[in-house]
Amino acid sequence: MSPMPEPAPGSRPTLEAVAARAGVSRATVSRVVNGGAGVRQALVEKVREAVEELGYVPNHAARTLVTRRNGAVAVIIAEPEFRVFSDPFFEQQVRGISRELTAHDSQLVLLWVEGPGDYDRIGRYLGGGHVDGALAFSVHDDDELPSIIRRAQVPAVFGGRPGWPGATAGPAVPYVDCDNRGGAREAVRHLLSLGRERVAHIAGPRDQTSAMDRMDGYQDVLLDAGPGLIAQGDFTEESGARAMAELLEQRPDLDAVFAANDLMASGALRVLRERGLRVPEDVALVGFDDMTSIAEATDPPLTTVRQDIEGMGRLMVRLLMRVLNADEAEPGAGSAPGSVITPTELVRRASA
Amino acid sequence: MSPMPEPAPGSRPTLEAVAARAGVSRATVSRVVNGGAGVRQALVEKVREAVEELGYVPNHAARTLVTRRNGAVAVIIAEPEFRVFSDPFFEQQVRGISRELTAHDSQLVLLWVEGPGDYDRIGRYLGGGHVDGALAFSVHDDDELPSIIRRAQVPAVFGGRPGWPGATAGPAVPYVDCDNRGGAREAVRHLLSLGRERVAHIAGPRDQTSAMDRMDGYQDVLLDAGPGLIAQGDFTEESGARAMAELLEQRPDLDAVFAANDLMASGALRVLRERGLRVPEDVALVGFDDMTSIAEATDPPLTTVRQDIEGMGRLMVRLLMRVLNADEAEPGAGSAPGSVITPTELVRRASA
DNA sequence: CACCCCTTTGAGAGCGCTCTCTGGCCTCCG
DNA sequence: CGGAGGCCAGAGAGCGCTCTCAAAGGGGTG
Repeated sequence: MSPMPEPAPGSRPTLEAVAARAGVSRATVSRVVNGGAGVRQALVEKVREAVEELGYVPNHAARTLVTRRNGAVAVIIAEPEFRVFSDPFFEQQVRGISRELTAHDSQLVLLWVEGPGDYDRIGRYLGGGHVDGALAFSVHDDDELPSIIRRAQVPAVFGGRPGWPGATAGPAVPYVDCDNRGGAREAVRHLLSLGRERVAHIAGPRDQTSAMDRMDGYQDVLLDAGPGLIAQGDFTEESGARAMAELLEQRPDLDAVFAANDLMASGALRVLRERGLRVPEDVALVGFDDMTSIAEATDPPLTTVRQDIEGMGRLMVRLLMRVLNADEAEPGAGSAPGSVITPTELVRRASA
Repeated sequence: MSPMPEPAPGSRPTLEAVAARAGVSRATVSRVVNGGAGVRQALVEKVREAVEELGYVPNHAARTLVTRRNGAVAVIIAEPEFRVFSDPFFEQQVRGISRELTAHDSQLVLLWVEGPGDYDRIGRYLGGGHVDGALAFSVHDDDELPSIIRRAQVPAVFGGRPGWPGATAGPAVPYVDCDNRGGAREAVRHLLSLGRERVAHIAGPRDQTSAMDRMDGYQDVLLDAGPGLIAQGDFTEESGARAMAELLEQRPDLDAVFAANDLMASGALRVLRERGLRVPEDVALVGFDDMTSIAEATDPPLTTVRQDIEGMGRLMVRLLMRVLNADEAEPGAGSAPGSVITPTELVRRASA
């Protein structure tokens, strides 16, 4: 702890007070506080001293009023279900965002959407100029969020490729996503390289682009996978188990499975063992996400496709900051930075 | 969606613009925007119309500058581990906070502490007058947070009873907690009412007041529980299993267990079944928290002590708002509202 | 009918900061 | 030695809002 000076009883010291104490003008203090460019060294020190002695902290509201910069970014949680926030995926992403925001001296304002009727409030808040920008997670196709954000005219970045129908209307919102398709391709190729010939796929929900991209990657490699090799899941453990049972019924001869996430892979693993099938000897299994709490806990540990979730969160912030700076340089039609696709990496463990 | 009026290209309309449009003074518009007390009905309507037409939204910074109210509250997450945020307990509490904050027209600023060195930043932020108050979670005894908060002179409310050593120094920070001790008593009494005679306890970490309070409750009822009936856990599933094994070794004759949380109860349950002991026939089991995702998923479903977690989150906000209003009425030494203890409720399922 | 009081509105002074513009001083060059 | 130019500091005008205070108008009462 730095020895914080005794805070003035009552009100906080202002620029004016610091100026008086240092025997300079308000403008000079302001310059020093904001970096001190163009001020003689002697004065800089004198002002710094006065700041220290008085325990001066700039008034944020006053500063915002004139600079039109809030130093705050909204993070919108649009998922109504409880589960979402306790999703480790989410946690890591928000953590990355928090860290990067701190590095940019910005605050994280959490906007939790309480059902569809709440979008009005969110829109009003975003439009009200309380935050410099917004970060949102594109989860489902039919999300109203993108249009709300566009209407509020607030710079935004999405986590995950948005897939809403009217995506082409208006300026596209940049997003950060991992290379779902490429990662899936790598997973499937890995299975093929192991000599597997009948590789099945447990797909994620149809209204999430990440799930669809992973399926596309699977199909990129297996142009004609043959019938009965794709089963539908919804990213839950239970659905993975169900899908696995289904696949086994349709194609008892399958020798490999690529599940669209680790949770479904773990469900599939359970069913495989119940049926007496050995992993990876009889059936090789690959997941996606590398949620270590899952992938390392299974028996055998899961081979999976890793994505740098926290890094994606940080990237979202950097992208937003770039939009913000571009806007500042040339308001309105600026060269909007494009989206970012982060690489994935196959993590080989024991299941394939 | 309300048909949001076409936002003015470029800058946002100001009070001045609305005033001009409605043919009144700035002061009148301000009054209408803030409730409209003391303004003729005809004028109120005229102003409302102008606001609507122009799509006017008050500038938050300007308002804050004069009212000294930010309309924002910091929520401090001081837990360094990843796990914490994905803890369903946490999620529910934050959700409650978010909801209640919305009802009070306040925003949630998330402050995630990044290790001990980060307390400086937090302190500076809190002291900088960016938020009206702070909410924090008192997790461990040795937390620096309380002193940081006190130094920053920002009104705060804790979630969970703080247990730091110097709690008595300075004005106490109000907190919201559930009746851990009473709930524990009820759990143990229930076990006794079932005719159980050797009731063991799996305790939580020693540096968390909630865990200690639950143990105290256990001991309130079982004044002399006898040796070997208390085992130490750390709130994780794994530790519950370990503690159960230990208890079984020391007291093979035990016929009931009260675990300090559901997660440990579920670990204990696993061990009991592995040893071939039937629940509840041979050993009755009661947990704490009523995390339904755990308590309802076990076999048999867990009898446990419920606490209204979301409600506690909401209560934290209400308490803070009361402090804020008291401060406003009479700054400085105000009648600080006391802490709140919420009731618990025994939820009977099949395990006891 | 005069006076007083209450209600409603407007004028204007800030809140604390940034930023432009002006002016003084010094240095350097012709 | 005079003028041009550069560097630094200060003066002052807002940013958009709230809030006090004064003024105006209307009604009731002595």
